[in-house]
Amino acid sequence: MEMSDTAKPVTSFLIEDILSNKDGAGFRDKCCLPKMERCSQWGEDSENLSAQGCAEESTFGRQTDPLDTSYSSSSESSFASTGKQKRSRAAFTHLQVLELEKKFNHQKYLSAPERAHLASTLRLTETQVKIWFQNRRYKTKRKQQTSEFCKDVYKAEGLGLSEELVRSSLISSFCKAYQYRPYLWDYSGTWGPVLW
DNA sequence: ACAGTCAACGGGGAAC
DNA sequence: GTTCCCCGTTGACTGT
Repeated sequence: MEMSDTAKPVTSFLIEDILSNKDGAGFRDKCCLPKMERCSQWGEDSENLSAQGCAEESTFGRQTDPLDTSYSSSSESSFASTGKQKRSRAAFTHLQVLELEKKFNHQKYLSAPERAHLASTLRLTETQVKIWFQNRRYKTKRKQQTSEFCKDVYKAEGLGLSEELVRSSLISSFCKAYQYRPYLWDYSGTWGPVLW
């Protein structure tokens, strides 16, 4: 898989900010609750299509009718003009995320029946639940690895190594290991961002 | 305009 | 062949 031009730089803010002892408050502020209010149409994939409205509403209910696509005006226009469907990303409701998080805190992996049950309870598709758990596990893992990384920094500084040396060695190993690491902060199962 | 978030995608591998 | 996983990336979206 090739690295695209738009791919995020290697932890540009992470390295700079961690190594400069920034407290991270600004980042934490950005990682609270799902922000998106809209969910646009996503074409031929029937599973995704079926998920459109349900990710957004009903049991945990928000503003839209599952069948109402009027909220996706931008997607529609792009579809009309290009003939190609724009990719869409559902925004799960707070309560959906809350339930998913609760389940995840209890168990990191779901069996098929459990997944089906959770999906129907939350009015999501099984695929959405599956992907959510996949992403969540990966996110947790990255969080853990980043945490280890910071411990190393702390340790190395504690040993009185020169800051320059610490920076260069850690940056190079870090860059090697992770090309892209957007997640620095996590909910950790509670509502309100928590520093890892 | 840019950086950050996150659901979704896609490749590759393992298990069956 | 199918299904699931991890991993990295994509692209729509938001906040500044």
